[in-house]
Amino acid sequence: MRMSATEEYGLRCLLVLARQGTEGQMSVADIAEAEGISVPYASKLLAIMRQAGLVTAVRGRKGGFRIRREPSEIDLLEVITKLGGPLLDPDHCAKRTGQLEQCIHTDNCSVHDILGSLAGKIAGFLAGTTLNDLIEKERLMVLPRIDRRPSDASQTQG
Amino acid sequence: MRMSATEEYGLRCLLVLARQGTEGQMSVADIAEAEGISVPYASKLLAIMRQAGLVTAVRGRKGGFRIRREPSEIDLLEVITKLGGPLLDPDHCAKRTGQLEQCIHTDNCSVHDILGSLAGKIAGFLAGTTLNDLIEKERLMVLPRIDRRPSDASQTQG
DNA sequence: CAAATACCTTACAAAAATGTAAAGTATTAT
DNA sequence: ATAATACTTTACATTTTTGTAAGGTATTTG
Repeated sequence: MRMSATEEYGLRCLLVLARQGTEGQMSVADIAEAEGISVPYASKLLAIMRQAGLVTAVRGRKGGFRIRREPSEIDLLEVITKLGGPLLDPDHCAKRTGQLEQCIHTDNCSVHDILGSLAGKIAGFLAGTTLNDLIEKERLMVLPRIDRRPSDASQTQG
Repeated sequence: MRMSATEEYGLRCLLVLARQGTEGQMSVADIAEAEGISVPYASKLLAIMRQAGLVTAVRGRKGGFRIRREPSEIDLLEVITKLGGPLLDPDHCAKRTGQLEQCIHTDNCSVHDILGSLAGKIAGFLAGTTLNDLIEKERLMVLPRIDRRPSDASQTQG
């Protein structure tokens, strides 16, 4: 019950673009550097998000990626599910059957039921948080450090 | 962002024992059959839960497993984390660093922050649901089918 | 005490997720 | 046009997770 690597790094790369706004643009190389991951890996994650319609790619010499919609219009549920698939595997019963042909609990199963409730809660939380919320939060976390204005340094020195 | 196979099957096996109560007992073979998984696999999952203190094992010819505490006293957070580890990987920053020595966001990172909030929400939900809740829910799902009491059949027949 | 039963442990095989590499295609600048 | 840049795609190596196999240990029954 954790966030996968694809989901987390994908989200991080998308946040880099989100900080540039819909008009901004960045190359994969720069995005990769910003997040400390390899260029091919960032490239792969961005390709997924491009196919999912989250980002746009511009090819050629002055190419790069940009975010497709306003960061305030993109919630985490969309990002996470597009990167890692649905929270609740749709053909769960077909896969996790042990040695049987089909899940023995298909119709009457409290675990499926509770899994559904849990997925709903998680989805609700993720849907209620946008990329912009993350960026805002980020700003609030950095600001306290640059509280004293540099121009005032001479006054407060003594 | 899904429940792992270990978590789900482990939970299912534990539920089988929970239905027997703290006095009941079942062999791995019977548990495995009840959930439609292989005996060695069920054995492995039960071993994890034994070491985690969720179940007790009785060895020897009349051996088997039993649940260690009342199902109403065991919540899903405990089960899930003991089977699959913490919701938020503790040395996350040490692992997911891309090519760097350490995560570049260690101190200032809105993603970590939001991940923490999410993990908290999930934990809250899981902590609020016990094994007994699942069993109760299960009963309510089956009951409607046996609504008419068999002993009343002669009275309502005409 | 010996045989049968059932848990225990370690090692290993298979599958899925993660991350890397390389060759290809499109665009820009010279 | 040609070279340089940057996205695109496919294939592959690595790691982790999942599931199986086998031999060992403990307890009961005759």
